[in-house]
Amino acid sequence: MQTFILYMPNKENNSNKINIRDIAEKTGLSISTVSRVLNNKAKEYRIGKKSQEKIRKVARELNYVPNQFAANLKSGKSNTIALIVPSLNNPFFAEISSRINTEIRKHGYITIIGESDENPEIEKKELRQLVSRNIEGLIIVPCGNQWEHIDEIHNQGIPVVCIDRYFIDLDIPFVSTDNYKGAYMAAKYFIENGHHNIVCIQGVQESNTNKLRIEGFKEAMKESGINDFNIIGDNFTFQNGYLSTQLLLKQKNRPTAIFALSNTIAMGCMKAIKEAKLDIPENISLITFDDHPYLDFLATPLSCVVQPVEDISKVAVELLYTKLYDEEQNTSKILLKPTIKIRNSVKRLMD
Amino acid sequence: MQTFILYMPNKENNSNKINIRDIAEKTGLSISTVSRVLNNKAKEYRIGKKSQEKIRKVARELNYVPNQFAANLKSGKSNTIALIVPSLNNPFFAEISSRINTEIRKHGYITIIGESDENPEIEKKELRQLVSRNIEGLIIVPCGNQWEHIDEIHNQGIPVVCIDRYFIDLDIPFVSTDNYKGAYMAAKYFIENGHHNIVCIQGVQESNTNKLRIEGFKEAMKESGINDFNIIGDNFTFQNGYLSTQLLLKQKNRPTAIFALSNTIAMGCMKAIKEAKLDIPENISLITFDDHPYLDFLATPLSCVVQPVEDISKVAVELLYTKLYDEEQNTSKILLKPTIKIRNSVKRLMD
DNA sequence: ATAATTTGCGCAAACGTTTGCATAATTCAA
DNA sequence: TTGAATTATGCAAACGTTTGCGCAAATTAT
Repeated sequence: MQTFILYMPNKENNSNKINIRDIAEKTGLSISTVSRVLNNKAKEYRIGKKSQEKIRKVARELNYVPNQFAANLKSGKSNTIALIVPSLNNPFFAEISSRINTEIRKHGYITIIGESDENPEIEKKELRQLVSRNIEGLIIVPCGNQWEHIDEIHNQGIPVVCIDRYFIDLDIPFVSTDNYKGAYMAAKYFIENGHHNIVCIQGVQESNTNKLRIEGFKEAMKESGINDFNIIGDNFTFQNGYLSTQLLLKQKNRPTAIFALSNTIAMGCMKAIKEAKLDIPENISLITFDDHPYLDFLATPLSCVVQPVEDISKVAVELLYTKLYDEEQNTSKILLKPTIKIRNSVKRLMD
Repeated sequence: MQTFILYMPNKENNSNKINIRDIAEKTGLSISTVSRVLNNKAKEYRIGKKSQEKIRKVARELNYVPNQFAANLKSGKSNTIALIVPSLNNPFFAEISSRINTEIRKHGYITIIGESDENPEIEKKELRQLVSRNIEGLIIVPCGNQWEHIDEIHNQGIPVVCIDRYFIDLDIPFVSTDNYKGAYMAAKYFIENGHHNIVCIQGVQESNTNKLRIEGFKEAMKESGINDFNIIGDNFTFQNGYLSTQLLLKQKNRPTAIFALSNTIAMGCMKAIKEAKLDIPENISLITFDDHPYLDFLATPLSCVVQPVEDISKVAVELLYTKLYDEEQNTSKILLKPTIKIRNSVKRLMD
């Protein structure tokens, strides 16, 4: 029985992806040489000028795109950084993500952004996913108080940087705003303007940023001899701001000022205040945490504590890179100074 | 000369990453078997129950995480979808990104988000980067009018879906809002409320969404016999809104209504109007394109054209997956209906 | 002319998977 | 009892790179 061997017509068109071998064949050089040239290791390995040019030319002509998966498998380098934030739908985290994303690309790396949706279980799942992609670094806004899975990454020798929220006891570097100071400044500002009856509407109590803000708030109160302040609420949501404020407004002894620990909370406050036919700052004063362009255009432009978002992002990436390159056991814990932006939502009381 | 062979002490601790071979050794089974079990191909390959259990148990104990790079290299599947948007710092795109990101993860894929910053060159660079990561699909909000690099991806057989902006002549599927209709509705609403002197402040003129909005606006005007309308501006920025409005307010024949083609433009308008000590809607009416929670809390709650962001995201992912799985040459071009949300920024004129 | 050095490059073994094709063991049929 | 069918598993070749080592040719030194 005779056997016919079938030749695949134009085999190289079989898969249109050009690889290093195709270039080697076209140039008559070896794949080693091609690899070295294309990785800019030509001088290191003393590849001749003409060979270099030939290789680069052919690579360009064939529109060669290296296969990162193969490269990573061999080299162990994934050129990938993971970023996990609670949600991109929150402008604060969206801005951070955007800045970190572009910053990281400058270094030739790529970012994979995961969202935890404030759910520790999702956070863990994301992290597993990302680890399987051999991430070389992790920047994370942890949600919740669970740190084991994050510490594990850290212990595997993968550089980790926490931003915004952090674990003070762990030796994982972080960069955040001095939340204590920010809240302190806001409270002081109220007091300087003659307010004594001040209420703070907080977010998630377990969150360490929330805790610190509360502490800063309390400290300012105590320093000024005000012992009769109030802290209510339990969530960084619109609902919480809305309901908490409704309750406040019904009180016999209505506060003269509200300190909302987030924009979402502040929006809830505004709605309740508006519905009660009251005015900011005439009837009640308001300061919020975090700035946003729209605050300028509100019925009453809102004064706020502003976090140095740009610096946080920059420093986070820098921190990551010193760990990545220098291998130094850098466990910097950095708190950046907030500022307070005065608009028009606090009334000056003179009694 | 005698040679001493040095044995590396506890070799398995050399790199703490557990791989499939470690599991094979511990279980006494082959790496093939381990691979198949861990990929849920056990029945297909008829792996015995006890072997399956043993493998899964050991994998769990050792905290095995598969190396996606190796898996992809072999299988050609990267489980990665690329998403390119102009900027995460724009709430509209941030929301889309967030939704697409979570939607895609439900399918076991991962998203890499790139930002073009409205710069076609950056867009191209991003795309190259992403292609080298063997992306299996691309969802993109193209910036600019260059489509060659996108079409090339498409021609390589990689499913591509455009969202928001698109190329009508290409056979690349897209999903967007019916921008024409949205603008038409807004204009009609002005007219129904007695406005005749209406100005539209547009964004980037080359952008096809901008073009369509302009057409819808014009159509409504013409239908109502208004031939004396005005279209100014050239950018989706605060500055553009601000400066354009300043000019408008200086005119002898001040318009009674402004249609801003984006939130950023609208914010600029508001600033100029406020500075001129004028009131919305008393002195001038305003409608903006795109909704946002904060619009409720502005000095005057802004009426707007709202795009079905959630549906856009969902449909985009669905489109991508039908192409990914069914291979059908699906080139759906989908326009979703916008709605108009009436707040309080348009005055009823009765003359 | 020979040895030493430098220059230019290729061989082949990884990296951790997946998978087509065996093969071995068991069960079943006749 | 023997062959066929079924069940359970392993071998080894890929996938596209990177890189240590080595070798030949060209150059320089002696």
